[in-house]
Amino acid sequence: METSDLRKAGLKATLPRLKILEVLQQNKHDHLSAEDVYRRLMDNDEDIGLATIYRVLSQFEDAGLVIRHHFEDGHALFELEQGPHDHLICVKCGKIEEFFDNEMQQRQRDLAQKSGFDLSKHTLVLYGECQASNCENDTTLKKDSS
Amino acid sequence: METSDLRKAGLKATLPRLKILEVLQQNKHDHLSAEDVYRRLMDNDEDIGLATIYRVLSQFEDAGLVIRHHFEDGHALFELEQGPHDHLICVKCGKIEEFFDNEMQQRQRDLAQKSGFDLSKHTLVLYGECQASNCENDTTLKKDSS
DNA sequence: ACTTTAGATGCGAATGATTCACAGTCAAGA
DNA sequence: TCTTGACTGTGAATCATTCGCATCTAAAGT
Ligand SMILES: [Mn+2]
Ligand SMILES: [Mn+2]
Ligand SMILES: [Zn+2]
Ligand SMILES: [Zn+2]
Repeated sequence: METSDLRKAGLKATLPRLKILEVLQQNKHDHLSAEDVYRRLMDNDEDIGLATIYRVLSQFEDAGLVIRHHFEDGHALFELEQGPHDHLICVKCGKIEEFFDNEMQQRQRDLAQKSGFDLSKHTLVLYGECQASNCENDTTLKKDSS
Repeated sequence: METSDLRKAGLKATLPRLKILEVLQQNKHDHLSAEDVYRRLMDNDEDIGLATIYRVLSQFEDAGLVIRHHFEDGHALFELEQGPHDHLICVKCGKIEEFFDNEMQQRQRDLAQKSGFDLSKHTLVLYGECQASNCENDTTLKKDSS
């Protein structure tokens, strides 16, 4: 039970919060929308209001437990905080891959400093076509219809 | 007159499109929302519908004349295409600064390749506090109210 | 210049993600 | 167990962005 994680973050350990946290942990390297979280809970017969999901995700973000992203379409995607890393997104199938490059991080720090910025966070996303055999089979979103 | 720029992009050279393009050119290194563009046109007594602004900006984006960004708040900001560059954003005053670092770009290409991605574009944003004297005086958006 | 017509525009309505308001609940400390 | 401030579910409200459609207009003939 990670009731402690919540208390540590200054949040009451309520059932909705625990369930939401659980979903995020079960999808460690995914990037879920509030709706995604909502659906997974529904599928599990956990009746939690969508507004609560949004509220709790924001609280988790403030507490540093969760990271909020705004990739291409501007909609929010969330993931459990797991230390610094960046993303590669396939523009055809939507797959999101994670990576970490120390040299890159270092250079970012240098550049920020050179510009007189006290760096607090950063966002690097590389877009391109992946070479997965199941690419184009749509992993997440899709633009075209036909 | 940049009527030719539009024709070249396969777009009819209409008055609204020319006016919108003009606004973007007059704000070369800014990052404007559709509303921003709209207001500047209104201030200039150019009556162009907001829906048209959105449509035209999307067309410009498709034509490669304009870049669409989704920084922190998920809302769209546009800027004239001016070649690859990245952004530094002050989390206190909202100022957006641009920079270009060749070594960084190179490393991004390498990383994408290493992951088997055919890189098509990328997004790097560094967030931090700037050291401008007029910082905190709010350049654009603001979170707190008080 | 005049006509034609595929595209463009402007307006208001519709959408969809996210947030609000508020009445009812519940966690946690006394 | 009692108390109470924090939390939740519901539905309404927001707000950026997109649609639908009747009305224009650029640009390619004639
Ligand atoms: Mn991630
Ligand atoms: Mn820029
Ligand atoms: Zn792919
Ligand atoms: Zn600043």
